[in-house]
Amino acid sequence: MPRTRRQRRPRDAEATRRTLLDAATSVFAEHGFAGARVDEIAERAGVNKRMIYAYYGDKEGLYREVLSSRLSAPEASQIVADTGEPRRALERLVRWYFRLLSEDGAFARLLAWDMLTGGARRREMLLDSAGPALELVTALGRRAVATGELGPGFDPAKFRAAVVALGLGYSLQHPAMEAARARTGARFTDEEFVDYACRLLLGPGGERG
Amino acid sequence: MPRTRRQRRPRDAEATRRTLLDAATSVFAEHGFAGARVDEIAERAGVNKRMIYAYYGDKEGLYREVLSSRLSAPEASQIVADTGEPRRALERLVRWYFRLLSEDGAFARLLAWDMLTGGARRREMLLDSAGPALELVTALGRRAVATGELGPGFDPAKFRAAVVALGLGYSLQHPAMEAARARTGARFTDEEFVDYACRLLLGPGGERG
DNA sequence: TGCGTAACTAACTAGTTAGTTACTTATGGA
DNA sequence: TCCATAAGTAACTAACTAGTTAGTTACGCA
Repeated sequence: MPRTRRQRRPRDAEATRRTLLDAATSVFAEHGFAGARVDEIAERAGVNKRMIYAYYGDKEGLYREVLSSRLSAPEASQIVADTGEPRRALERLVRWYFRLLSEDGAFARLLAWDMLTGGARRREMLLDSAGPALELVTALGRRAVATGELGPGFDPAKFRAAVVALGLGYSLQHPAMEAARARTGARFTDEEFVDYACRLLLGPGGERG
Repeated sequence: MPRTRRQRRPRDAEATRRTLLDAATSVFAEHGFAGARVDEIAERAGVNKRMIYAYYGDKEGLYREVLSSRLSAPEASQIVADTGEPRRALERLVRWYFRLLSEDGAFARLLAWDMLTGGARRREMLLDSAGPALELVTALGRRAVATGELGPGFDPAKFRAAVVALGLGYSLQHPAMEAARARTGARFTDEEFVDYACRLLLGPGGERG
């Protein structure tokens, strides 16, 4: 008995590219580079595997595209802008970063995967993308110290490291904590944790460095 | 020309088991479960691959053993003991955890890998191992609040999540920051970051929650 | 209308990987 | 001393996986 013939995909190169990239994003986020299967990406996208090699060269090339498509987000500086209130701006920056990670779990996982597996080259990519944000923190911190909103001991590098650690570490823990909710009584929302993190990082009102 | 015959391994089951476990620990820490190669583990241990299957059943079994051999470390409570000074005890607990992660990079990476890849079952394992520590934090926090060393808002669950996030997130960032040292002027030692983290989590002298 | 080419497809291949088989050798107790 | 058995080995296999080949279909343009 002859199978129903699979309907042929309409000829739309751009759409195919995008579909592949989306599927790759979720598969790489789920399994990491080594664990991801090219066949699974193709199947999830509903696109012939050959197209991956036509558009992205190879698995590595596709992975690079996935990463850089997510990392080109220097919106940070725009989000904060210049409001004249450095401490508030810092807090908004922290909240923006946390929201970025918690709303887009795939992105958080990609970051984590890449920090674990990425070679020196890919790590430079990550850092390049983080560079502008660090400069912003440095500038804001300096102003906040000048206005007395933060103590004189404020160190932008440590602050940035702590923000990244808290954000990344929290989203890494998230599934485990979710699974634990049933047993342990301890429960709090993501929002509550962000509030807590902001208080830790910037103090309750703004008198600590 | 006949090759020099490889010297046969002395018959010592226990030593072979341990050697395999050590090799597996470093290979799994480097590449994660999916990325690790059974052949590489065997070669690094200098043990025939077959022995892995004899002693640990399969790759998964070996991985489980690696994890549980590291996770059976409920020394936390002993380290802190009952000193009567809850805030100091909490600080010692935090420093112990950070030292654990930073001194044993393989352990930190294993934890991170497992949080990314581990299914529900393995995550329960992780949480079980973290359970006693959480109870300890809860008890200490309650006492610290009672003595006024910490503010009344202290939440042990959030505190624990923040400690884990800071520790895990920091060690994840570590290689990337190391690579960045050359370019950015920002540099600080691990010790300095731990001090910073303790100040964040517990306040400079002990008046915040 | 028909033709050149870009988009797409199915089936294949070469190489890798977890896991196995069938065997040899050392060790300790009867 | 001899043999039962645990420890160890080399070579193999079945399944899988990234990447390729050779060919088919649809679209734009002359």
